[in-house]
Amino acid sequence: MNAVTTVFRALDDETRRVILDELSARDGQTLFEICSTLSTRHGLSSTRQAISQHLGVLEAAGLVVTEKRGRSKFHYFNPEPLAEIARRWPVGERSPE
Amino acid sequence: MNAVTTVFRALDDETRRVILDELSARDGQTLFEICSTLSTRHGLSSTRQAISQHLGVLEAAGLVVTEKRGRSKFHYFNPEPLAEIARRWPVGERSPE
DNA sequence: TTGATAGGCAAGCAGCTACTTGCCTATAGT
DNA sequence: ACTATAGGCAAGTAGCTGCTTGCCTATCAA
Repeated sequence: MNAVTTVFRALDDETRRVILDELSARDGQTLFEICSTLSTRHGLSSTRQAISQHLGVLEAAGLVVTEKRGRSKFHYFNPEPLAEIARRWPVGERSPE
Repeated sequence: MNAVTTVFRALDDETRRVILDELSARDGQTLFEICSTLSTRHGLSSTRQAISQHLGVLEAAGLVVTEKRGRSKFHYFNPEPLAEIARRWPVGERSPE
């Protein structure tokens, strides 16, 4: 599938946007940490599998990169795909170059 | 529905992104003009109704604003919703403020 | 080795999306 | 008035999404 499509499709879901917000606030969280922070700090009651699938979508879009150590998998926010979008439709207001 | 969601959902479709590209290149086109440029310059063979619905999605997201004169309706690209997104996840590299 | 922890895989289901089809309204020209 | 042009409305359908459910693998601690 088109790479740009995967980025926008990943971001069209509120839960996934909250996950990105969470990771950009506290990077390197594991799946269970994300599950817990989502329910306690954001009032989202999703199952672990649902969150795992959301993370998969974000990772496929390149918005999240992961690192596996032992039995844990750490998730990091990667803003690069957003930068490409910003370059495609520059937002006027102030010129980027 | 969430305003941010409508923006991303509008942009997760390649045809709609091409429409936006077209409008940002040549603003103020009518539905039939867009249909024709999409098929001749972008090789997309969508029906008029399909394009009309795509434009409806883009308009609902605020990415396209329209002006009706006579029996024609002119479409204009509005980058403002993209600016809001850029403000939500600033793209590092250079600080926006 | 046994049990607990961290996470993955895959099938199934409900709801949504994109597209088509057919018909309708409104404006413009003659 | 009649016809053509520009566009809208609505129903139906195929395919995709998000979520759940149930079970499986892998690592760590005792």
